[in-house]
Amino acid sequence: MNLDSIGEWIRTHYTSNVTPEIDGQEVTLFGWVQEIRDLGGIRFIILQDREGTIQITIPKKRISPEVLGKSDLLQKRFSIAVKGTVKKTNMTPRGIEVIPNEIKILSEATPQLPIDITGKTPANIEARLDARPLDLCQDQNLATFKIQHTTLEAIRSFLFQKGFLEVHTPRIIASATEGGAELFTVDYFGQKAYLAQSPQLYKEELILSFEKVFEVGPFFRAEESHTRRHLSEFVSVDIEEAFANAQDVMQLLEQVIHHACITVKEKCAGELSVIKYKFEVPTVPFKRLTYDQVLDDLKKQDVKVPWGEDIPTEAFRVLGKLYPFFYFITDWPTNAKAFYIKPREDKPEVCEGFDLMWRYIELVSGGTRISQKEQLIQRLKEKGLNPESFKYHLQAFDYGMPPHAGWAIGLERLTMILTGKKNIREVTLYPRDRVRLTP
RNA sequence: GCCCAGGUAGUAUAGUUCGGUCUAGUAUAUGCGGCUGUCGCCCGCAGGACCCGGGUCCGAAUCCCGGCCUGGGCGCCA
Repeated sequence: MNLDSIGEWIRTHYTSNVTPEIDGQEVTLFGWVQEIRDLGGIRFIILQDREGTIQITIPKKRISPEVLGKSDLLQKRFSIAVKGTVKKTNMTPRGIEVIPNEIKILSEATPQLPIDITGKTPANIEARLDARPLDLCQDQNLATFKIQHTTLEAIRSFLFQKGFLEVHTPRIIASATEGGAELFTVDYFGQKAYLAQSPQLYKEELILSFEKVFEVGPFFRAEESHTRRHLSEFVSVDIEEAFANAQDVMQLLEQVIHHACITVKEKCAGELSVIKYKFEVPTVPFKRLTYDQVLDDLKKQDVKVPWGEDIPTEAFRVLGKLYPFFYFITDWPTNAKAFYIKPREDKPEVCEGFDLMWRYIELVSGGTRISQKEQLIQRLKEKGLNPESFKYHLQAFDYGMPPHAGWAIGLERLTMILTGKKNIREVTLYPRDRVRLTP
């Protein structure tokens, strides 16, 4: 087929900007053919762009042969340009349609698409991910990722306003920084290197100079997780703040979450209705439970967790039913948390680490950090880690490391909460998990 | 790593219990034809599938064994 050149055409409106108020105006629209309904004497073409859809109406006897001929060639997913006249009508859901004066075909598409993009025969997540570029054209997915975008925009602007600097730390690192999680190895010019599991150590070092920093970026876990809430590559929203403790950053965190919820609810009303999801903006402050209280609550539900142990998923599911919203868990046993979390001064077996939960999902993890070098070395040893391999990090503690605290939000998990999606891969453009490395 | 479930047209499914009109059904998508107000348009026609390998059997989509792949749960974590 001979494709048309875009020439001098410039988009005048997105589909969403075409309203009954501009009845009679000529508009230039760019987008894709979503659907064609040909009734014989009249043909309806649904044009989709990133903002929505609009109906292009072609009454065959009352339209130029050139336009009719062009419209004969159209198929689903062709990208097209339409110059046409806006017509007010009560025969379409949006109250307008566009009668084309000229149509350009800018690119073709394969006739048999790998998935149904109209939603009549919804494909499984696996088939959808295999055809992800096409899958993302579905309005539900557009809406989901616009919500994610808005969430991040809200968090960023909130943190900027609170005086945080956005930073970027290395993804390629020399040694296994935190212990615990398995890391991916990379060949770094013949030297063994790793993909970072978190920016933890770097952001702590950075508060020495910048005091309040945050970073949004991907991190990597080589765990063979096989659940709906784990990825091998996920986006973390990390903050670290100097001269602050867990209480301070918990307050900041609940404000951030609150602000994100409000913003999404206000700015994404349309997107939320596309995905048919409603949520209530949480009230602050969030409920704060201590680890001991949680164990008590679980005991009453006949779920026994020995003190000192991490809380298993099964127990979290029970807890999530008891507290079906956001809640903090504080005062964890020191040994259940990472080595850099500060033990309480009055009660060292308990630490100043916290988790922010949403139902059974661990959404955020954070705490007051250890700022004394000797104590940090002590904790490293207790965790079976070698202080020698942390010497570059430990040097920061020779240069006046102030008390500090921070946290890390799992962006995809937050998006799940704000969209009601039950599989983390739904809210990840190109998810990486135990079995998926493509596309 | 461990445990459970499952692989049927492009997509989504029925059929598998207890092997036999299954020549594998349906919807949607695709192609062709028809239709002037559709919006999950409608109507007609056509093409299109039993994950791979082995075994049992007169006969396997169906039963057995092995493999591959996928989904889900646990552990670990955000």
